[in-house]
Amino acid sequence: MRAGHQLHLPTTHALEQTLSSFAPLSAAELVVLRQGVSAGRAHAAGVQIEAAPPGTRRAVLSGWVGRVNQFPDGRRQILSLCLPGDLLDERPVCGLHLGHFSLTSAQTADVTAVLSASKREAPDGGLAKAWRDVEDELRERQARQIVRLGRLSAYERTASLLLELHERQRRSGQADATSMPMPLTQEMLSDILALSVVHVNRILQQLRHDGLIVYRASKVVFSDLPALRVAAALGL
Amino acid sequence: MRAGHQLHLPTTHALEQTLSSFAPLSAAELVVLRQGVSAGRAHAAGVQIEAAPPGTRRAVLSGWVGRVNQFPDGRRQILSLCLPGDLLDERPVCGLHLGHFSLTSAQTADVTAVLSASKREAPDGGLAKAWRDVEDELRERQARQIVRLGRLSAYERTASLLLELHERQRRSGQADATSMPMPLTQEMLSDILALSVVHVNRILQQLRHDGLIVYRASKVVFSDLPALRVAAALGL
DNA sequence: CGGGACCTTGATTATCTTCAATGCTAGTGG
DNA sequence: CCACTAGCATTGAAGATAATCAAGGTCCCG
Repeated sequence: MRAGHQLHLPTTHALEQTLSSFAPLSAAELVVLRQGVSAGRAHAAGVQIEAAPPGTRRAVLSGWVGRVNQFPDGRRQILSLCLPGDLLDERPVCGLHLGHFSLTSAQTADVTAVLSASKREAPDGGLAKAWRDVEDELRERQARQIVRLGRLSAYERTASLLLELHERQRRSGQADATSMPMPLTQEMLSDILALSVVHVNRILQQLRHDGLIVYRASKVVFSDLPALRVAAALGL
Repeated sequence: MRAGHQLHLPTTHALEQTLSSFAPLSAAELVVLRQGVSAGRAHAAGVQIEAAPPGTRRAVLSGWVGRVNQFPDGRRQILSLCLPGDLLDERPVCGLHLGHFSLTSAQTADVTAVLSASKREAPDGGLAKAWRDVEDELRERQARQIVRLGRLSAYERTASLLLELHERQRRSGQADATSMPMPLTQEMLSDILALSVVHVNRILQQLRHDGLIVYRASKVVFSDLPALRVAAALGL
């Protein structure tokens, strides 16, 4: 499917799932949500997602999207991951070349209308609360990422990221209690964790060897979740 | 002065300076600001600033405050610095033991009232815009910090932090074009930059030796600002 | 003049990166 | 069905970067 291809029937399922995990949505709100999510777009994997006009807000409907900083000399840092239900933060940051990239094939949609409508018409409703919580989670994740990169060892960093991804995928109904899909390549992981690809590979081996995870075929099985939590150093 | 000592005449000068650097404030707005900033508190250096009740917003009037994550095993990360004019972000982050510490002697004040009043009564006024810009800067700095810790070398990290601090102190009128106060100890710097104290010391020596800065007596003089900007890798 | 906080230094070790190959696997076209 | 390819994963060796350990040194303040 071509990048940026217009979708006439955007899949809002994962989005609904995530939002309602924060606050229960009424049937009326679900209708509002489905109707308000317009102009869904499909993006092939590994493609830049061009910026939307300022003032518009977009959400990820399916697939994984990365907020990426690219250096002129080739270095690269993924600042955050956007999973289904997350809002993209497209505001520029002075001094950084930021952009959004689809890490898997993905769908995004303009949610400007639903967002402002739910804020205006029912500021205390479940939908409005859910959006606020989504933003709040974003802020929290950013804080955790600073600590992760700053003070955790490669091993701890990797463990804590895996736990965060599990948590988030559980929320959106993609993961069960002890396993989750893992669509990221080791290179993508290295760009998130700020490690070299080679080192990521070795850390993953170590996690496997220590009996904490099984990592095969784009899937992670958590063999010893309590031990992994200890290894992560961050409570999460 | 005792930590938490009540101030009856909070010094709003630096706060005004910072806010008006974002948007010009009318005389009326200045009055609102000065009257609305109530219950200023003085904190001795190196003291924890107890959390305010949820829902209240506080700003730094003078001095430097750090948002600190403390690990059980002694590791520590300063997530962000709050300089005069900055708002404290006291919302908890799941998995992190966060707190605010005065890095120098400092004054903080409850600005809940002014903040909500300026939002409610004059959402398009200079004061409201200034507060929004303050929040926006906060978000931008957090993004830059992730890239800094993730992909910059110790040398680049240090250079870029110094530049950011210069920029910010210029804004609040504390620094001139080529120098600034530098109240942080090397240990505090190490907690921000996620380096060991010893290494911070060596990097600073290197920056001095390379003729980029002069660092003495709690003051940094920028001898070659263009070269420092190159060394910082981040444009800022 | 003593003490404490901060800065500086050298030596050693740990962590992580880089470089350069090699292996694996899924998809493609003959 | 079988090469062939391309992207991804893995391995070993060597080197860079930063941490740790253990002393001193400096400066300020009482």
